[in-house]
Parts: sequence; structure tokens; C-alpha cells
Amino acid sequence: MPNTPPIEYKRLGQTLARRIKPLIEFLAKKIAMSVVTRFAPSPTGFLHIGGARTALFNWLYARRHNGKFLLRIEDTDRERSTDEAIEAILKGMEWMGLDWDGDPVFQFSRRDRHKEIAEELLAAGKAYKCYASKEELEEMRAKAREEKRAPGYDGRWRDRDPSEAPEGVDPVIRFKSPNEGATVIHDAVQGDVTIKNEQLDDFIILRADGTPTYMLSVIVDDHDMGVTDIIRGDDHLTNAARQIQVYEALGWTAPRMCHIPLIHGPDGAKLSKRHGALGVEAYKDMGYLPEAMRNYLLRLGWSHGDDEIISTEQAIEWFNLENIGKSAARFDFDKLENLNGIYIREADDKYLSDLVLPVLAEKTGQDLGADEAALIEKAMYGLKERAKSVISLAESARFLVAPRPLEMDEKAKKLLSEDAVMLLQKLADRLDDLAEWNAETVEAVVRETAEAEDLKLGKIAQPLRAALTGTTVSPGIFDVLGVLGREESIGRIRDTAE
RNA sequence: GUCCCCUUCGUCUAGUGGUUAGGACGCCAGAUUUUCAUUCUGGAAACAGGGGUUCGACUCCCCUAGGGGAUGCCA
Repeated sequence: MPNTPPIEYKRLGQTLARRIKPLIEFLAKKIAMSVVTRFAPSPTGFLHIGGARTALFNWLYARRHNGKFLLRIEDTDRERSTDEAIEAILKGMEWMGLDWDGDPVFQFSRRDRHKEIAEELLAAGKAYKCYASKEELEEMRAKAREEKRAPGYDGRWRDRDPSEAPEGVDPVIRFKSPNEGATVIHDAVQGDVTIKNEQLDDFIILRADGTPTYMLSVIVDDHDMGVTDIIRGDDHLTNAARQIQVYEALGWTAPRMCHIPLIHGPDGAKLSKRHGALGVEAYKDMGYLPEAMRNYLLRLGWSHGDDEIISTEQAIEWFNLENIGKSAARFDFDKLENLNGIYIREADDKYLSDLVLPVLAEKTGQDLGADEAALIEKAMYGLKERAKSVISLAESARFLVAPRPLEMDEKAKKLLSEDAVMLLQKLADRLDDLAEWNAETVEAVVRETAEAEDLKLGKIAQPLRAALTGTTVSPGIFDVLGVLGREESIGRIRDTAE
């Protein structure tokens, strides 16, 4: 054997590690990519705040893991599903900035597949036809309550011979739920929740008219869509037990469950249409920014230590299921408003003025064009510092587009005493002499005037503010002069003398 | 009724056996300021109650109370 150099094992190991690293990273990414979440609203109303948060959590979780976020419209209840609701939900999702992967799945369009599974269950003896009437069902419930048993269907057709079926009655198909033992939900938020099977009755999976119920279609669709993680409201927790039983009967693996606590109204009661259960569009109309909304909703039930201001990018990086709280939270407008103010102050001027323009046009009834838009954008710097919502932003931008002579509110009128008006005229003359008009040059003149008259700045600034804005509240008065420009400013000041 | 879940300042929450129980919103006081807002400083404010376990419980267990959810041919 020739002189082979000794093998350098250490180096070999390092080389190997280097070679393998990308493979491991690739695999890790592949595993992470396999996360599929979904938001599955029923189109019986708008996208309310609880649904929006559920959607947000699903979206965040999917984005966090480079997975997919799917949207499924659960429209199997033909009576109550409406196109308007579908429209509202889609619009709401878009406004919230929650984009879904692929096309929305309409559950009803998959009814044949659902029926197929129901029949499969039936053929396998894991489901059966039930001919019980509404009245019978009603009796069963009453009796169960009386006997202090778990309510529900008593299984009277479970083992009955189909030949006993009554004439002319279309049967429903019920799932043959195990009577013995218990079903355990391994929930990412709630922990292991055990429900005794005797609590769970044989529920309907296919209606008498042959259409599937939610209990069936949700399972089939989640399975077929490859959903790996179900994040949904707490109100589905008991359903989860039933669904796990069906997964088992079908020989399918149930997705990971994560039941998040519900959001309550400010009074601690369930969110209802009476108080707080508004569509997200209503929040838009109230002047909240979607980014503030996302931050607020995220923080409602999820935490990352003491962090409060969490951008969406940061949220995607941080979001997890472990830090979701277990108790229900109340909706607090004050906090949302505070957050909104913070996001407004940080927002881009153009972005804000685009939002403000239509609101202002609506408020004033004026036609606002490019000139006004430019004016608002120019003033936004000072405006956004004081605003809590797009609405208040528009309100405070009102003076910019108000026609001369300005309408004065009560406090402003009071400020414009005879002396003050005289003073303002002097100021107008001085301002008119200005060679260059901007916030700085104008400030110098106003301060000089105050000094010459032996007045504190406030004594001249407040009447000036009244003259210029018609109110007592505005951005810095020099900024106002600067933005309004020479002609408009002086015009408004001179108007007070009339 | 039955089953399941929850319980830290008014509200959202941090806290995983030893902390002066922290932060945020709101509230109060003060500072800054041409108004308002912002900003800054300070303050009041909580472990639902009762039993255990432990040298030691906000943290673990049990009970009670309160709250919520489910109990549909709704989802």
C-alpha cells in the first residue's frame, strides 16, 4: 500500500457537517412549510371582532411558519348564508390586511364529497339512518333534563332494523358516537380536555334533504385541504371532541387543535349586536387604522412579555400558540384608541391624507381635489401629532379647506375682541411685507410683533389661531401660517376686521 | 339541569415555589408649551374566598363563589 496520508477525522466531520447543513435547513423549512391554517367563517353576518382576531391568529401562525393560510366560507346553512355576508367578510379581511392563499373554498360546493363520506361511514356501520321526528327529539331533551342526564338524542335508531322505518320520512344520518370511555382533546391552549363519551350524543352529519351539516363538512374539508392546525374560538371546544371521534372513525389524523378564548364586550358579557359586536368595517368607519387594529387584537389574549407596540412584521416573527392566554378578554376602546394614535403619529403623511380626504369631503360636503389633497398632506405633519383617529384627523384638517370668511366657533369668537382684531391687522400688515413666506420667517414676525406690543406670545397666538382656523385648537400656529400660505393667511386675518 | 373552561390593579397582561408582584391603557398630580395634543416625571390601583401540600405559595392540589362556553336537521 502506498503512503496514504492519515485521514483527518476532525476535518472530515466538519466537511460533512457543512455539506449536511443545507439539507437540514431545507428539511426544517419543508417541515415548517407544512403548516396549513384556515379561517372558516359562516356567511351569516359581517366579520366581527372575534372572527377578525381568530383570522389574525391563523394568519400570523401560518406566516410565522412559512405555511399556508386558507379561507373557507362555511355556507352549508342555505337558509342563513347570504352573498352580502360573503362580500362583507372578504372586504373585512382585506381591510385587516389578512391575505389568504389561493381562492376561498365555498363549503357548499363540496357537498357531494361530504355526502360521499357520510355514506362511507354508513356503509362501514359507523353511522346510521335516523327517522326520529322533531317532536320526538323535543321529548328526549325534556326527559334528559328532567332526569338530570346529558341532553341529546337517545340513540333510538342506532340499532334498529331499517325495515322498521316509517313511510314517507326522509331520514337523517347520524354518527355512531361511542357510548363508553372518553375523548381527550389535546389542545394547544386549553391543555388536555377530557370529555366523557356519554356526554356526546349521536349527532347528525347529513340532513334529511341530503345536505351535510357543519360537523361533517368541517372534518372533510379540513382533511382534504390539508389543514394541520385548527385555531378557532373556544365555543368550538365541545365540537372538537365530536370531531375527533369522526376523525378516528375515518382513520384520519386530527389536526392540532387550538381553542382561543372569546372576546367579551366592555361589560364582560358575550359580545352581541347590542354592544360591541361590530363588523370590522365599523372600526374602519370609526377611523381606526388596520395596523393598530392588528396590534390591539394581537395583544388581546396573546403576549410577548411586556411588549405593547408590536408591528405586524414583529408579530409574524414572534407569534406562537404557547403565549395565548386562557381567559376571555374584554374589548377596551380606550386602549385601541391609544394604540391608534401611536400608529397615526408614525404613519406616512401621504397615506394618512389619502384616508382623510374622503372623510373630510363627506364632512364638509365639498368637492376636494388635488390642491386640497396637497394642502392636507403638507399639514399632516402637525395634524397627526394630535389625532386619535382618522375621523379626528379629518375634523382637525377642516380649517384647511374651509371657505372664507371662516365660520367661528364660540370660543374663537370670544378670543377675537376688538383689541385683538386691531392687533391682528397690524400683524397682517407686517406679514405682508415679508419677502419670503415660511414657518420660520413668519414666526420671527409674530414674535417681533408680540414684543413690540409688549405682549406674551400667547396673547397674539390665540387670536391669530382663531382668525386662521375658526377654532381654539390647531397645530402650531406658525405651521398653520406656513401651510396656509401668504394670501390665504392674510386674507383670513383681514376677514376678522369686517 | 348536565358537561367543559376560566379567575393577578377598573381594563389588557407579565409572572411557571423565595419578586418592594412588573408593564400598558385609563385615572390623579406636576414639568414642558402659542392652544390642544404629544413628551417627560411622580402617584393611587390587583393575586376572588376558604382549606391543604411545603421551611416557604400569585405560582401545586381540593372545595366554594363568580364569570363564560357547549348542550340545533346553526356554524
